[in-house]
Amino acid sequence: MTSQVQTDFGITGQEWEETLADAGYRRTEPRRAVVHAILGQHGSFTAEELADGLRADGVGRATVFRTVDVLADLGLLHRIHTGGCHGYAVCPRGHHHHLTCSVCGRVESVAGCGLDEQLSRLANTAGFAIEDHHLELTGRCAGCR
Amino acid sequence: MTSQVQTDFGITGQEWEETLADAGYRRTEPRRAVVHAILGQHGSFTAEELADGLRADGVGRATVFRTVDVLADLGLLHRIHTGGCHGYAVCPRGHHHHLTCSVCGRVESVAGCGLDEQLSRLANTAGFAIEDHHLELTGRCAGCR
DNA sequence: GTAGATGCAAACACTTTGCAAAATT
DNA sequence: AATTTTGCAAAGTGTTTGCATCTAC
Repeated sequence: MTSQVQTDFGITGQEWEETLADAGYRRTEPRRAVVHAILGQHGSFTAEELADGLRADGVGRATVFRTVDVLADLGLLHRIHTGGCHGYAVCPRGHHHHLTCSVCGRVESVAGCGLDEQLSRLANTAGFAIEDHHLELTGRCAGCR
Repeated sequence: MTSQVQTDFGITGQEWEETLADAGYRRTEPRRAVVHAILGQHGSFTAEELADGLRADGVGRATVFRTVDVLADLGLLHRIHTGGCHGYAVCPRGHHHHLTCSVCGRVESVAGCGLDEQLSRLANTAGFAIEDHHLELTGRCAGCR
């Protein structure tokens, strides 16, 4: 019997392996270990944390970083905002969001998003009470279109 | 004549200085230099970049990091997601967003946000053509309420 | 057998901290 | 004069890279 670790979303390790294989990556023991460790996580996590946990299993630090990177590229993981980020953008006062131009890198902002109500509805389906939201838009600015 | 650097949002360096002063911070030359450098930026930027640019002016690296941090705390700057972040979260397939519980740290996700249309409208006011959006919600999950 | 993947260690990049000197109030 | 702030240098984190070895295909 193969252990069937899966996430809260019901995705299994096997599906991950297949996705990796389909993308031309090999099925290796270390990668399997990384995937396994990730599926055992609940909240968000960092590559470092995973690496620390996998050191005992003989999986190298670099391998964890490389694997996590591949998984994120394949869309199996999202890189999320955890407060320790490096980028900053100038802010107008009040609630607003940033629009980053994918061509020139310019950042603009829009106020009055009017999404609160909609977001609350969205979150309700998961039983969540929203305290804050963070939205970042990417696209092409007026000048770069 | 005092130079009147300002952002695309029309915020002037003087306003920033006042905000700092109001919060009990002193008006110092290095801080002024940092603010000035920031207002000259267009896209997003990192503390490192600023520090590099200000080294020639004799502003220390640590000062830049400390100042940027203060500015972000005061809401004058946002810390934004620029791809070099440390956190990851498992992803279901398809378009979705993450809900991070501020109490237990658990990350859930909701699919079918249905925001595209609304976001396009929002971005239109700025002449932006949206390519992608990234939304992160913070709140209390069902179990932690 | 070949090309990709691994682990290690060293290099690298980014950020924070301790502290004496300097500047602001 | 009191206290904050600064710059420097050193320490601390987190991440990537080079390379010989190993492994999946």
